[in-house]
Amino acid sequence: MLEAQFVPKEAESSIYEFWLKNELFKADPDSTAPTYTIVFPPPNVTGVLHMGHALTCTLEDILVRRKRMQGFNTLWLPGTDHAGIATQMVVERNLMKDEKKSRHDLGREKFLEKVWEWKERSQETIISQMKKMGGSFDWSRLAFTLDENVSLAVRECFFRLYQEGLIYRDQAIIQWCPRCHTALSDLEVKFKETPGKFWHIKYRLKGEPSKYLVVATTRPETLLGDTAVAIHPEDERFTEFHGKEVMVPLVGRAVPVILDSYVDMQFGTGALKITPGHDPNDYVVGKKHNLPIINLMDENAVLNKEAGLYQGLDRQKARAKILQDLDQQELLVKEEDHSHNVGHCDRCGTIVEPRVSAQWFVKAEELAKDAIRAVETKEIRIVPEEWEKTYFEWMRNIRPWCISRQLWWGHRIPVWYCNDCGETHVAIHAPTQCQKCKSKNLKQDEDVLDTWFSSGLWPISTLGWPADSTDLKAFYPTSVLETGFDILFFWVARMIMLGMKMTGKIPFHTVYLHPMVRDEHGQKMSKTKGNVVDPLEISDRLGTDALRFFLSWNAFHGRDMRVSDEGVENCKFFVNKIWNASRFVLMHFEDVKKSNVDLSNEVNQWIWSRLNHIKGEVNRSLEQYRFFEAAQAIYHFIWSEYCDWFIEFIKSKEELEARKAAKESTAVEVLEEVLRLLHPFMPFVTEKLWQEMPIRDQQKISVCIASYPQEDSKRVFPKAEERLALVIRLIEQVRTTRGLHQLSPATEISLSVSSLAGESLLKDLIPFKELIKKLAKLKEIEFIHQEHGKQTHLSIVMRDLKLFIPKADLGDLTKELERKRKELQEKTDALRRADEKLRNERFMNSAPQNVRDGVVKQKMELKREVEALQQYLDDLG
RNA sequence: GGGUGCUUAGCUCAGUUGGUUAGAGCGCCUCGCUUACACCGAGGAGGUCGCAGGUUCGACCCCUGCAGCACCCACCA
Repeated sequence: MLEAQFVPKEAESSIYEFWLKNELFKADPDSTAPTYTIVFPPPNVTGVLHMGHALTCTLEDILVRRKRMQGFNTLWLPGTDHAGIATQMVVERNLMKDEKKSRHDLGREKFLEKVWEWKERSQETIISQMKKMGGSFDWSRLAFTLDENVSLAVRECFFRLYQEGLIYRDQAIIQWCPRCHTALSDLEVKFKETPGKFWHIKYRLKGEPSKYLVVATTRPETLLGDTAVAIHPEDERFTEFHGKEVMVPLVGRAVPVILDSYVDMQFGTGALKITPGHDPNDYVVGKKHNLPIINLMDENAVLNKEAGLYQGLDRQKARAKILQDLDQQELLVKEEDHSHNVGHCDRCGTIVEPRVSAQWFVKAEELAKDAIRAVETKEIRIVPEEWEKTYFEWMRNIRPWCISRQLWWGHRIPVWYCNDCGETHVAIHAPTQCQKCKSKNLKQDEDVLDTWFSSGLWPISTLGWPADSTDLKAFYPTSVLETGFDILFFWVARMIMLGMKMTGKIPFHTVYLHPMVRDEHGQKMSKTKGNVVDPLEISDRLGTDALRFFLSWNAFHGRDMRVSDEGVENCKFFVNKIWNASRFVLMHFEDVKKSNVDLSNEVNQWIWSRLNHIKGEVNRSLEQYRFFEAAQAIYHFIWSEYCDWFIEFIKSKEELEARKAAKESTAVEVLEEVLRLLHPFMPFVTEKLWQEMPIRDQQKISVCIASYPQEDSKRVFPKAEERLALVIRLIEQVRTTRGLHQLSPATEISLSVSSLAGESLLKDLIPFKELIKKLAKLKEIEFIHQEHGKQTHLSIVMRDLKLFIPKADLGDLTKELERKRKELQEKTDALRRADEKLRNERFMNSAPQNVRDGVVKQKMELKREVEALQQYLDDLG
């Protein structure tokens, strides 16, 4: 006998322990079974898991658990990511808070020790949270992006790409974060619409100070680094400046006026100052015209000695001072409001500064070619498919990927420079001496790699690449990559590019992109808004099963999903429903014989048939990653069919006794099977209940490895489905009609039943007479069968009314009358429309047979219904 | 500026090659503490499928235009 309630908090941890103890999640590289592999997107070791991780855990676990039950050799590989810049920031912030020290106070070594300590703690938390979510991970393969073998893979990859000329070092303008003191890739810069000003500034013609060009800029402080002013060659307003030089204000430097069609004549004043050192577009123009590059700022974006008088001021202060000075010298023509997009550091929100420096780059456009083709040929499928367009759009316009970061936490770039002769050595292992001058005085590049570089190798590095390991042979290419669409470019695209380049094979055949998690109002969750819903708190309070079911139920193919407490609570009710249904079944059928199913019984036929359809639906939906559809199908089956009808059917005293006496097992067997069907969604409660099932596969120690239900054509009984559907309709009709007829001593219900042949109708229903009587709560029931030509009418006479004479008043009655009249009107109209349709020649000629038949059938039914309604209203009125 | 989606019941969303009367969950209203479950049961109300045209015997679905919303990429100084 089960306890009255399922208490998730108490049950979950011991169930998880049971799974671990029996090593149910361990993949076997030597197995001959087909493999199914998912590599878990490694969470950053920055802190705790959020709802997005919970969603990932849930959806991937559903896929993995189902495949495992289907007999696949299943590997779900867990891991965590060092997350370079993000983690370094967190640790730096804590260091400042706790010890009032910067990382420079500690030095590189000591600081990294701190980060490792942090990583250990954070990873431990994350692992316990992944377990709490019920994730069936193979913990023996737990990986971290700074593990030795992962590092080796990173160096190997770097080396190979360098050998092929796909990695190179170059002086270029990159986005620099003055707070994080590092270069960023284009993707790590987020542009935000920011209100600003447009300042119009005079640039006097050299030698003729009365003549001048007016340049408009949003960043006057950069004029200190101007090395030209550009105008459009065809701009007639400025022809007299062609070939001349103008004076940069405040600086007193003469710079050429250059002609370039890049300039938009309509925009601003038509004259553009060129600052190659601090603007990506100007940099391009500068290169083209061989202009000098002036770097005005240091790593903190504070003006350096190039800025002359303004040295030592930061960007904002310099701007204010410069504007003031310009105004004083009457060089400031006007200022106007101008809202424009300003780049911010994705991590810390600081306004980035374009800066020229030497960095390492990957020629992504080369790698992208194969990656594009893989998706074009559908070798890699992206689900939902709409994302393919976005993927192509980005991949076809991909630009060089800046991979060096001026951080301490990460993979050190595997490049060594000779301090004596300056030679560059790119190597997998640190060289002991310079190849050119044999000096032993070598120094490794100070920078580390972009964290996404190692992430891009994740599917292969965790499986042992570059070694030709057994895991790599067995589990690569992996099956599905499931993640949020926000890291499609950061991560997924790069895994495809690097994976294909390194192994010649795609890393996974399917990419499933799940929606973004929002709060109940559709707002992004954020700490500052205070609307963050913590998955662990919810799981603690309402149960992991409820949370997981909620997440899968809401994993629509849209772009976001909303999480609400209320929603999860409703799923908790569903858990409770299953629990109680099981309680009922176990209470009565604890000692049934296995496979003792009476298939001559139509109620049994019906529930088996229904279950069978659901099995098919769930499997089909999951194959298409339609988690919501699968979840809804099971929910509907359990609640609205198994509980509301099947259990209610068998609950009547006689029925129940008969079944118990015969040890009839349908009730248990259907339940046992549906528990297996549901297990991937709700692993805990289903395990607990499955263990209680008197009939189950005793060979299997856990439902985790019991077989996953598949559609079985032998368990389809269309006749029974049809008849039971009729019975259900009948009972529903009795229930609805009954309240109305309180005033007459006996009531007749007429039911249209065109779907079954008339003659057998009565015979079909007789076995259900008692059932109907009970479920419709009638004291007396009588069937009357009437033939009207080709049509069959079934009338039910109910006697006994006092039972249901409720408190309905006359107001309800008139309302009901009103409704019935409206219904009659609608039905009559529909009948007329059907009639017209059947007289429409074109319809009869071009509509398919089944549609025409449908209309005929509909017309007949409507006709009967109209007659019945007419009769009914006449009686009443 | 370029791109991608979305607009269906009070809310969140399904609706798979155009085809009988457009669905679900929640919420709401009415009734019922019936021996698995009040974390329950029975019933009910609620939709001119964003707007305007077009194609078709027939359109939530296809085409055109418009409006509103969301997101991504670029960053014209």
